[in-house]
Amino acid sequence: MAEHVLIKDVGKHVDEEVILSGWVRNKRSSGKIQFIILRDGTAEIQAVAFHPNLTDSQFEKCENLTMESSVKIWGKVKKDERSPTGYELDLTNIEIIQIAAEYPIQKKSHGVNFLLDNRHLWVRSRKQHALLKIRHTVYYAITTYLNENGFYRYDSPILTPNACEGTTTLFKVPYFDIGKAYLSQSGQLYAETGIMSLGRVYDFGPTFRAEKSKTRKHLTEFWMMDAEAAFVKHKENMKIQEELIRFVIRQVIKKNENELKTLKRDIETLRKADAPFKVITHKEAIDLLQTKGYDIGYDEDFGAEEEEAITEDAEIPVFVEKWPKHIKSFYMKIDPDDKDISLCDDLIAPEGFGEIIGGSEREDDYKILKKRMKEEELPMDEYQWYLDLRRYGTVPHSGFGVGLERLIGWMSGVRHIRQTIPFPRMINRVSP
RNA sequence: UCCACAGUAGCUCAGUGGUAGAGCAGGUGGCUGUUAACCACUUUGCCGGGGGUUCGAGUCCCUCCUGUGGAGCCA
Repeated sequence: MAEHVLIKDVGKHVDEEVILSGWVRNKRSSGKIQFIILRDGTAEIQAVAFHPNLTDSQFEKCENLTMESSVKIWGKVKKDERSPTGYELDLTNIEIIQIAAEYPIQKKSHGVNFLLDNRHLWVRSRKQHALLKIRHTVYYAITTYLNENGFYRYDSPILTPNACEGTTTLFKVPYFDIGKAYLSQSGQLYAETGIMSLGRVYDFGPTFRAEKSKTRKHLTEFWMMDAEAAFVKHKENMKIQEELIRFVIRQVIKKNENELKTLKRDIETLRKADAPFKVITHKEAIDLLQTKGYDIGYDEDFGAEEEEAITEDAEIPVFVEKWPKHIKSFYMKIDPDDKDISLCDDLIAPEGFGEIIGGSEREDDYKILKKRMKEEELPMDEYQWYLDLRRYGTVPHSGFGVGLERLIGWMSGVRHIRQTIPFPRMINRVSP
């Protein structure tokens, strides 16, 4: 008898007796026969309890099962064409670990707020389970790609003395005698310090924005990967971003076929995105929007609708590069060929999933950077360490930040990113 | 912060100014192949809070609260 078999592996044990452990997803009964849907985190299987083959006590235990009860089940694996998974278990014995109390999440549809209130239980549902597996794959794929391409993990601090880009969107926390600290809204500036030691680095951690955003693309706590590389310039930076994202797409298709099916995500749509990305300049993007009838000028940022319009006809992601410097950050390098342009890029996912990467070549000239920081009225004392990087052996370098949840949202075809993280934090929700 | 919409049973919702409803869940019983199983019976209410109009308000008005969708900002 094979003990502690995972449901995903039952195919290796056809006509053998196995022991499975898991939770009861659902139960149906018809007099002398009961159907128990068992899940164990790896997959699901239907266990069939047929009264004439069991003792009264065993059958009664099956009758008493409630949704989400935890059990250990003995049975023989059978191939069965009637089963959606191809296999069934002929139950021979059952041990109840716990009869679950009345489970709040039902087989019928629920409202968003109720599900979020029960997020600690909602994660067990099929779709959420699939999304969490895809999240794992995306996370793992990003770090695998970086590890295989010479990037060292170099973690940025979460408690920071001040903002990367202004203080209005920072969460403030009390901090001993110093008075206050802030939760990081980006690890990028710290990542830049790492490349002067390690050449190529990345951080990957939670970041925080106290912005009162209330859209399907925003969380107040989200995960971001910041990669930074010495001696890499603007065009090569975009190439790294493209290779990374295409690697992620391939990994998700390879490892999460079942999950994509559960989510009704069309795999072909994803496969088509694994192709050379389109590159347009900000100016070309504005031209495109103007021909589509949008009232937008060359010195403006896009709104949500415009961002979607840029990729609405595209099956592959679009890089929008070389933005006017005044709508982009101070640390971005000015284009040597055009003093009003920053050497930066936004990567916009197709199908309206929005911006998933922001990247740029960084300003490596001490004087230019200092001048720009003064223009932005940044507290120079706090940023002296950042300026120091341009005094002690400055080099051309570039980097980018990937928004994990948005990338997962695109991969899985889920419009609202609150489902792509185990416990979403939003403007009016910090629990459970 | 702004705009729009919503709040009625555990959940999802219906409810024309005149007795508070359905489906699901829960409970009891039935059924040897169910796939959100089905069939019969059955328990469950501060109609978000406060104020007003009215003989009478779940329904109309004001206000507050909570949530949802979107905008702005961004990843």
